[in-house]
Amino acid sequence: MLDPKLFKTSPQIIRDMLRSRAVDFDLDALISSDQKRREFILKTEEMRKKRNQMAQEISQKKKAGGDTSQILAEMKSVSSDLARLEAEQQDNEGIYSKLALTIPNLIHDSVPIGTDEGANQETRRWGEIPSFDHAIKNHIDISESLGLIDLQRAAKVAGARFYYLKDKLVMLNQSLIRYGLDFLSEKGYRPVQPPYMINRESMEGAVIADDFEEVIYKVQDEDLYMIGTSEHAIAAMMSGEILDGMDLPLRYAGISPCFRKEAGAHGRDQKGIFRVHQFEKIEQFVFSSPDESWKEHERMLRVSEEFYQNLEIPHRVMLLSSGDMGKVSAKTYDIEAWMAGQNSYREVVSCSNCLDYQSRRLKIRCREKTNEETRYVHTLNSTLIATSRILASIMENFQTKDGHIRIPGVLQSYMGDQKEI
RNA sequence: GCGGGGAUCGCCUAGCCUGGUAGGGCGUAGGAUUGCUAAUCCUAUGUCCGCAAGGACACGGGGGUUCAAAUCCCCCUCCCCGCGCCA
Repeated sequence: MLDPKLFKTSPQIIRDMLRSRAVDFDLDALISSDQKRREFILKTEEMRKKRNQMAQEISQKKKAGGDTSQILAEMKSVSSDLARLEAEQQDNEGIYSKLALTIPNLIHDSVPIGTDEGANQETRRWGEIPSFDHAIKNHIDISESLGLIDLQRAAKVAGARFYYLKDKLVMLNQSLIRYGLDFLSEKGYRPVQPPYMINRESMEGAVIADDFEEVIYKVQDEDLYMIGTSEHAIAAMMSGEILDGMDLPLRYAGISPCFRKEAGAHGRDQKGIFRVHQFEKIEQFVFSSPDESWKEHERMLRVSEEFYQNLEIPHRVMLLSSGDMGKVSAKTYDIEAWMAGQNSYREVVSCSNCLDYQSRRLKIRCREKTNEETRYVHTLNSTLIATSRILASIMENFQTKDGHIRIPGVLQSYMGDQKEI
């Protein structure tokens, strides 16, 4: 949610943002419903004032033992007029809030303007692309020949884009998770394992309603939704609260499975475990003071970069263009890891500053002293590990001539000093 | 799942029976007083609209009764105690 003041004071900024994102949005309807909303507030408040005054009069007359029949009749009509006006107000409020909750976030000045990923900018690269003196296999061939993933039976049991992980790959997955949590703990993040299902109100704090259909699984007959990432549950964790500014930044290392419909992804990454309905993710999530969030954003990116360096996975950092960013983000970096089997860099990390967009929806504020004005906190999130993608990347980049997988050095101690699968 | 008790401003709490402007304490800020500090006293301290004056809203959420609801009625959520069931 944007600051409603902007609808009145700076519609041009919003118009520019919509054009930059190439998003179709009826801004005029939003502005006019916002205008009406303000008018309704003025009118109904005036009537309530009158009603309150009369109520007091009635109270006093009754105490004095006077006749109240006339003023009671008057009060009755004021109350019913007010009820009618309030109903109209509610209709407008419905229109307004639907629009206000779907308008995307503002865009930071440093974001390249463009309609799609073609306008993304490469920020930097790390690592040598591995060269092989044998035919390069993709992660599907490697894992199937080693019996580490069973896609066919997963399709039978759950459908496309599911998988059974098996044997040492299960252990490698757990090792990655454990290493990731240790890594973030050392950097001062508090590990959090959130609820994997959350209610609609909480989900709407982190996700725009339009995106529900494409991404989020709903639990039948319950007000519960499967989280698409721990970001959703961690953002909502502080909803309605006023945080002590002295405690900020609050840095969390979220760990949870992630459930995604991938409804718009027909045909893309159809095979393997690169794009799946379920995976585990370790997420950096930060509640920041509004003054520090840009610093915090760069910091989070560096943390994720360091992690991929430690794993010895070649990667590049991409600054996403206005058209390629998510709607809640004001600026997003992706880290793309090298995938030898695909001979390309592929997204494994998304690191975003959402400013006060989520915190306005969730009413998460902060202040340093109790008599200070409250301000909305800024929320930021960045992937550390999305397990299925990082597993695919390790399998492809660390494949050996005889079809095995070398284990990255930092994970070996977690694998009982095993060096190869 | 059953029975009982709860949810009020950042924190704690009064008011609910008997409907009529939500009061107090802590914390915090400013001021007064005072060698300094502490203590004491005064003022401010939820959200929204407004340049302001001012006003409205706010008692877990949603309905209802009423001229008027923190207060009465109904539904829901969560927390606590006891019982039941259970990995």
